[in-house]
Amino acid sequence: MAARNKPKTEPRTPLSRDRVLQAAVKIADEGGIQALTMRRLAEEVGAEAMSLYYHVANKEEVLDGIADVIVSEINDVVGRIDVPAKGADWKKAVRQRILSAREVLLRHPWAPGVFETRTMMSPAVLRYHDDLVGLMRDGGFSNDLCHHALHALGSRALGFTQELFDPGDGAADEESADAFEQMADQLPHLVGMLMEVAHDDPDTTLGWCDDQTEFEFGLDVILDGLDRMRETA
Amino acid sequence: MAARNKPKTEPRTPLSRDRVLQAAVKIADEGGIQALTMRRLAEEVGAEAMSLYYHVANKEEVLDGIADVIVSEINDVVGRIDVPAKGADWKKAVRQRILSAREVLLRHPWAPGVFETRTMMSPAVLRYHDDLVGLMRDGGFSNDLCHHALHALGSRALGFTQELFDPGDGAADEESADAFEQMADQLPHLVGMLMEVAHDDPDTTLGWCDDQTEFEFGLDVILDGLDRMRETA
DNA sequence: GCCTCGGACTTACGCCGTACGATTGGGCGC
DNA sequence: GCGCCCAATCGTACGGCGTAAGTCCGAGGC
Repeated sequence: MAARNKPKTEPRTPLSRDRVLQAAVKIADEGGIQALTMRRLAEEVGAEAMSLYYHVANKEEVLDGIADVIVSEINDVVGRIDVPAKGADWKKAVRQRILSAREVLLRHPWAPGVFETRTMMSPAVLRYHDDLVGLMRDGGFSNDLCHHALHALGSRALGFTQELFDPGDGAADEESADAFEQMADQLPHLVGMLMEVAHDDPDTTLGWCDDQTEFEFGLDVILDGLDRMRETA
Repeated sequence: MAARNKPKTEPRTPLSRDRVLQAAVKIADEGGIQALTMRRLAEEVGAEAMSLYYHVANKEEVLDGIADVIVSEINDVVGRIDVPAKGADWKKAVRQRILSAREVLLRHPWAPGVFETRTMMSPAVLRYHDDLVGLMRDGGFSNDLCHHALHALGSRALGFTQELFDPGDGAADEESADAFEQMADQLPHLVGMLMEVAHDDPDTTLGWCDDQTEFEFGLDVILDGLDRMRETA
């Protein structure tokens, strides 16, 4: 045929999972999450849609991937914050971390929505929360209070509310126990906290917590705070 | 032909916007929001997909509609709560209202996700918040504090976070001013609050508020509350 | 030179929302 | 009774989606 492939031109930087995810973030940043389709993504990296599937299993994995990219970006940013003096000003440290996270999220407005649709917590999310717990423990929080605090901060900590997920999908017990052993050195604060919380309340079998209780805890923190402002106004 | 339409059988309760929306809620309740497609919806009401379009403009309108159905259900439930004694126990009243709303939302776990994708606030949502402001004003809140309070409650008030919307889509000024006049009798507390807040800070031209400030306000309420718990522990 | 096989591409399928036009059936003037 | 109208419904079709399955090409080992 006349228009045969040119023999040795077309350098064509090769695809890779990483290049795919970077392109996906770019598309979502520019056109919103609904602009991110496999065909559009292929176009962005200069390939055909089906070629993507060699590097990612399916679109869900792309979404998992870009969520992880953003949380990693957040971890990078908050990791550059100077380590706080231990002790009383935990609040300043946590505040700064959360506001920095928000700053990143404002650059990727689609991200919270994607977080909400992820079923599994990524290592990056766990790491972010582990750091947060570390700060609070240094500030004198009990493990129990840390736990409540994470729930109370909720959407404010990472720009999304978890709540309302299928409670039946947690990994089986012995399996997740193994995973915990392995994570313990990477996520010491988080694992320590969960172990203690789970120990205190054996009902919540590593899986999760009483959402109603946590919702009310967070609600009361806010209502009490508002009440105090009303009185001193 | 042999199998001609039977002359007078098939009673076939007629379609209506209302029947369509009820069916849509049922589908979402049973199979999640991703189960709600126009074809599935048509099947549920015993018609063809295209017949739906006589009663709703498009799928967006279906989503608007079912969001409104749920918020109306919430308004019904909280409306049945006995009117609170004016004065100091605003907190009990607000708390009960919010927990009741949550109860409804737990029966429709897909609803918060749909709320987040709606661009316009429905009358039902406005009504819900108007009532909330009314309770707080009776409890001694300034309009300004009410306003901060709504932001601080955020997702907890109706199970979703607004935040992060296109700031450029608010109705034009003279138009929304007219709308306000008309709403004033239906939503006295809310309109009063917004008028005062807008008056104090002319920058926010009826459109909206400084999200960063409101985010920090809510964050500090929580952090201060946690700090107090840490001290008294 | 041949073979293997990783990596990219092509085709095709079954969903989705919905534009457009045809069809139906019941109410109403005559 | 008859014809007409118009609201309500349906059939067909289009483009876009995610992706299963098969194909093609070129570099590296033998």
